[in-house]
Amino acid sequence: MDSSPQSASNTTTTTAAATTAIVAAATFSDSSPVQESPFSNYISNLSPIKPVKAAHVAQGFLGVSSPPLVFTSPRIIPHRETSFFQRSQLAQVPSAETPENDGGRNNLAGLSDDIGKSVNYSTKSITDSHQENAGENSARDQPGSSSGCVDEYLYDPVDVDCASSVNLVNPNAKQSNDVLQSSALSEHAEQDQGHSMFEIKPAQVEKEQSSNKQSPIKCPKDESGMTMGHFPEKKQCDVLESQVVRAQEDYNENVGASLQGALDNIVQREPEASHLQRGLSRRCLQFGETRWKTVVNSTCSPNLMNNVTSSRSPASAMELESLDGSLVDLSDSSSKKQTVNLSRSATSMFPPRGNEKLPITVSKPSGIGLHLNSIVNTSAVGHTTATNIESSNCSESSNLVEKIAITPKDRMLETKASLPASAATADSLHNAEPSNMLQPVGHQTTPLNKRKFNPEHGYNVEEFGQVSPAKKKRKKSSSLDGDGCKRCNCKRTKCLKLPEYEDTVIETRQQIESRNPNAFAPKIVQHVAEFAAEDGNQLMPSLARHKRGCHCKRSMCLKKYCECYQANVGCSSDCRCEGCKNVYGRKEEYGSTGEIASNIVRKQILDGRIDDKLEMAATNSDFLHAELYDLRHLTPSTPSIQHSDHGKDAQVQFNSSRYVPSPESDFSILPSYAKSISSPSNSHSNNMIPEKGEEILDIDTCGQGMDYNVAMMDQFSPRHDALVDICELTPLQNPSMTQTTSASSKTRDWTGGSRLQLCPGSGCFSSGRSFRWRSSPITPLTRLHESKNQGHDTDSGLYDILEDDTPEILKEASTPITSVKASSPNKKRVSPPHKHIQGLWSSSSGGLRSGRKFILKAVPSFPPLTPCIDSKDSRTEKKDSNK
DNA sequence: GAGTTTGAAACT
DNA sequence: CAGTTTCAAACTC
Repeated sequence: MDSSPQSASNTTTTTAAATTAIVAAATFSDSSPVQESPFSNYISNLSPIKPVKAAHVAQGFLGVSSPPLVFTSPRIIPHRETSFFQRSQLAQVPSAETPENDGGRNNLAGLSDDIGKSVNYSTKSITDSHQENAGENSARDQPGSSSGCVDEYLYDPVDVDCASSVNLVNPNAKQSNDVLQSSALSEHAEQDQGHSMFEIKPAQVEKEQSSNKQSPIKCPKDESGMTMGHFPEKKQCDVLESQVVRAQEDYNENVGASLQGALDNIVQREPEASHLQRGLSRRCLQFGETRWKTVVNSTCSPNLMNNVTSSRSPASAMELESLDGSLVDLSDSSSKKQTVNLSRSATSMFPPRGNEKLPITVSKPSGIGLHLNSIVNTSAVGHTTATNIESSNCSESSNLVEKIAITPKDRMLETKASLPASAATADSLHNAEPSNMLQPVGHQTTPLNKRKFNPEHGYNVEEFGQVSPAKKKRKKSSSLDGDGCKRCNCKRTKCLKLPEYEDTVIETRQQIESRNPNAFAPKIVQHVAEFAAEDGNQLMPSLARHKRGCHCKRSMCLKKYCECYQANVGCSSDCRCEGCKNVYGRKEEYGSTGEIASNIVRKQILDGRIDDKLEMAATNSDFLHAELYDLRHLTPSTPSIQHSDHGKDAQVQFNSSRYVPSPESDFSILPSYAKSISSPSNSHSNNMIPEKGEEILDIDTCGQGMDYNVAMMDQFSPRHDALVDICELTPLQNPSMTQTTSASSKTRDWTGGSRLQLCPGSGCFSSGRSFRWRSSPITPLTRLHESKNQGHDTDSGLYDILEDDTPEILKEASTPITSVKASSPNKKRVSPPHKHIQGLWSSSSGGLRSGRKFILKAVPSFPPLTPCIDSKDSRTEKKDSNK
């Protein structure tokens, strides 16, 4: 055909490489896959240059009836690898599909790349090949039909890889081709096994390939899974897959010049991803798919899904695990986020295409180990896709998810400790900004929460995020199997956690529950009611307590032997412990403090001075600051209430106020304002907390915290105003909240009154409050719920919302808002701290911010679930209920 | 990793 | 309800 000059972009190197590749390709039998891509065809049509070789190679393309391939791997150029990588990364056409996936972006990039480069390549290489191999290949090189092009395109990667590595090595083009095909198949298979996000798809792809394809594509990897030495790991396969996707898309004639431009832009934007990035991208893709599954279903073509799946190289166990964690990672990493966005945009750009041939059935990653978690999840009703996926993963991911839902901090810690393999994930978590984390987490949270009640998880305190990170670490190290599922070593007790009993776990649990619905209820219960004000408007700090209390004799409730301590909750009257020194709250303190608090609240109510007090509290700039701070640090993924690092005395003491702080709350409150500010999400902050505890904390809160607050205030100019503003912004404006605030501040007295007093008017109070509000969705919610039930409708409403399927994000956001409101004394309107908040959130928790906004609009007030009850009465009831 | 400590759970 | 035993986790070395 026309060997007209190639586009300027084509470089001589490309030509040379193409030539070489072509030579090899020339030797290919008819079955050899054509290297040309649909784009090339498209381009060829547009451009004066036309494919020289007829489509002699007919390789089946996924979902696309592929006409015989016209071009023998003209583009197979070792040099091309660069482009390849790009493709490989970008390779998967976002075809309409999962925008979330990097693949989408990659695909876009790939498309653009294809358009830009591949065209050149193909045309040029074709030309070259034509020139060189005019005789032999000319017939083949005929401009192939789009399908043919597609096929080629699909195979391009393979071709490239194979050509570059195999073909070059192997003079026998046919063999190389076969190898490529086989490798591709094998890879798909591997992918299927390994990943399983889209198990079906890969298989389908294979099917299609096999059916359509004249020559099966095989990656360098052979059936045995051996990879060609030359090929970068799995990239070849990935490239193939991606190319296939691209080819499909290309085949879809939808891609127009405008698209190309857009694609080009995307491509440009797309930075060259390293392997790691790629892996992340893939993970993200899968993850994204899970999250956006719905979207994908509606809009995305199955191909994309397949692509995503297929694109994923066979994952090693490590990868799988990381993949499991990918959810988190995905959400976390900003880069990932960008990718997602890109993919989304890409998706939007690419309407669903006709490739739907490939039915996409998103199934749980089958490859991922099925464990109790997964089982439970399975049994669980109404899990979101993401949840299912996660649960199915049952590995760290599952655990992570749960823990994440529980406490961001825990999550972080846990991630670090337990997921060395997925260091990236962990890192992302840590580094990830709350916002990022929020979304994914949030999505997952709800389901996770449900999971919490799973027999296995629900039963354990850990599930509530109450387990200290250290414990988690320990457990992971000792109790978690490779999959990350909790596994105890109870070999003599027939522990249901043992995987061996998976089959029986459900049944057993059901049976048990049938007898005792509360059998698997969490051990830690919120005793908020105890302190709840009669009017119910005031939310006393909910106190998490162990249902049955501990019986510690020697540990003085200072070690994990103590369940209360382990759960980061104070001991209550229910405890029979001796010499209780529980930093979270001593047994002795429990009753007295509760009564005191309740009395105070009552008095306030009676006096009707709640508001005044609130104002006073608000007046305290520190207090306000603290509030603000808290808001900022509101963990997107609601932290587990009680989560604290055991062994961190500081936390403990801090908690001594009995407010179980969420990990993040720790941040906000902890001394570490400064610290936390810089890295609010820094998991280390908790760890860093000085063990000395209260004193330090108090000091910090009063001192550093003050300073910090001041600084903050600067940004938020009138401090109060800022708070007020926030409050107003908050959809849940509960007068009660304000009351609550005051109440809480006073309530603190009972808990850690001394400390609070240390910093009178300082953020100490706020901190306490923040704890409560920030408390993990689970516990905190519970608290809120309880207290609110007695109290305000709005509160209860909020609680309900939170408790409901409301995404974590919302919950979280709501929580902070609430707290804010509570803090605002007069509801003065002040210049919004947007700037500051945004800055913080944008950097660390954009999602949260968004979530908050969302909440504002969406959260309605709800009627109290339970009538207001006298604090004492409620208390009694609670105890009973707990017991 | 082995041994000790501890407290929950089960049982009496 | 109290006491005892069993068990596994937590802890120490």
